[in-house]
Amino acid sequence: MDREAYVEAVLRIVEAVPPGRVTTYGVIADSVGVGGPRQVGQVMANYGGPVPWWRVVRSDGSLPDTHQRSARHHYLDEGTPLRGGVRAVLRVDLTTALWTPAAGRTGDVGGV
DNA sequence: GGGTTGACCAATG
DNA sequence: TCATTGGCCAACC
Repeated sequence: MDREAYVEAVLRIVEAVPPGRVTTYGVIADSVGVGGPRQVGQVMANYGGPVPWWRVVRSDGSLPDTHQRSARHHYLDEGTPLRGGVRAVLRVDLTTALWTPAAGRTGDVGGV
């Protein structure tokens, strides 16, 4: 798979994440079926501009140290269930907010 | 061909 | 709950 094709596959999943929900790099990597979580991260770093990157979090619900503050505004705006609070690093309640590509396409196969 | 880097993950103390 | 360690995959120099 070309790099661009991989990028498109990743971005398509990120754009498919509904507001108020989040998904993880691992889930995306697993859904794409190619490469690993780190490749997803690199794609986001280079091409994640035009997509809701704040809906993509790490496996523990935290965000990249570089964008946590920016993402907080989006979470408050979308009503994403947060956890912890001002206590520590901004974190998302994955127990409630976790979304997976498979759960999103209910009956909509989309195709490839 | 080899070493370094990165928006990572899971296990352990 | 937080910090550390090892493993992971691909791109870049």
